[in-house]
Amino acid sequence: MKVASFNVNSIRARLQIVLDWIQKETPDILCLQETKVTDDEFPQTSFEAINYHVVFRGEKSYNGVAIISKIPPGNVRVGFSGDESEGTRLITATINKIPVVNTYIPQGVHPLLKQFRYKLEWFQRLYDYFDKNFRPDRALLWMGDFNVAPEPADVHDPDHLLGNICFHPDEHTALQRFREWGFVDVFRLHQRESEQYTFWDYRTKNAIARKKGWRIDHIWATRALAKKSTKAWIDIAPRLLEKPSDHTFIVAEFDI
DNA sequence: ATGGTCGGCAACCGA
Repeated sequence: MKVASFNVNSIRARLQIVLDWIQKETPDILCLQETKVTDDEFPQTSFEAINYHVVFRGEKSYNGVAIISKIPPGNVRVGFSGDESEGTRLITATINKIPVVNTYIPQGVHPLLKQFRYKLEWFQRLYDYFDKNFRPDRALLWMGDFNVAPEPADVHDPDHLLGNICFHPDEHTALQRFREWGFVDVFRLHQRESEQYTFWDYRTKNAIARKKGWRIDHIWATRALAKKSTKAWIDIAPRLLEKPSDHTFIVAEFDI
């Protein structure tokens, strides 16, 4: 089983990139974030035309998540349990009997702003969602744009960036709780090198060449599932260079 | 709480 995640930053702007990537890599599951379209505008038929299923929840201009899969997804849930208000940031579906949670975590803007509190509260709500609805001793996949680089190796200048948004001790504490609950960072399980990034800020010139990146897109799995993972990698697809993109695909394979 | 650039859309936005 091959799974992947990509912050698409507008599904309309990058539909062909995604379709080409799917046809090249044939993932079983692909999670997208920042689709930036309402549900009536989502290009569902484009995915069906290449024999994939897709479930999604979006809104105008901002946010939006989708899960694309070879097998029809079951038990689709949008938002936190009993509350669809965060549905454009959280979608859950069961595929191959494995619950897949796709999140677009609030970015937080700056640690001194109220949006940062909102981000930390969002992590708390997500923790409660996992704790209430899933079990750490069963297979569970959590993928998406977490908007947090977990470790010093995940940013280009950890000493300088510590305390910045997406690399803040409060965010690291939040992520640590998910590890204690039972999640494993599947990419880190297989790749120990630093400078393995999934995001580069558009506003930093020549960011990719200068290695000014962040590893903020993730594939995490419960221990039982992570044990079955065989490899993980970041795919800077050639097309991303033709059509600039601030995020890349992150991919993992499982012996299932 | 820099400034830089995108995507979307007409917000001195959000990332």
